[in-house]
Amino acid sequence: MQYWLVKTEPETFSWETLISEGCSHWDGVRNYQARNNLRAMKKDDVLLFYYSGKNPGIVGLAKVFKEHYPDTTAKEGDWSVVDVVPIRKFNRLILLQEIKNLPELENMALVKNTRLSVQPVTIAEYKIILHLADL
DNA sequence: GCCAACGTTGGC
DNA sequence: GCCAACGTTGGC
Repeated sequence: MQYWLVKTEPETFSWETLISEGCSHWDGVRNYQARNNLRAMKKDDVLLFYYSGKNPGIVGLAKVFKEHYPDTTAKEGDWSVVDVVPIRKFNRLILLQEIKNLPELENMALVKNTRLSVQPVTIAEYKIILHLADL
């Protein structure tokens, strides 16, 4: 079981969209590192669902329902998608600022590699995030 | 809207 | 293979 963080802009794809669809394609990834992370995902891996843009932070938890397969939205190139389903929304948004304020989380890719849209999360980091979410 | 960080492209 | 130019992401 692995943990990941996936970024989305709420105007483009929101938590509410995921809820209404029930199961969504995580498509449109056009960065090799992010794609390789998508391909490393296994069924039931847990995803931290992150909003970038205005008021950036972690919204809730989702998981991998179907492992990677080709991204048909790509006109060219070798890209992949996974299918994801929601687990639960946090009671509050865990702000990027809070994460940055915690020394234990200073090595998160979210902080160190800010532009990576699909990134691994360690178990230790995951537990701290859950704690922040009062779970 | 600005800018830093990073990735990609293309000339040499 | 190097590097300048350019494009994109994403925080502020």
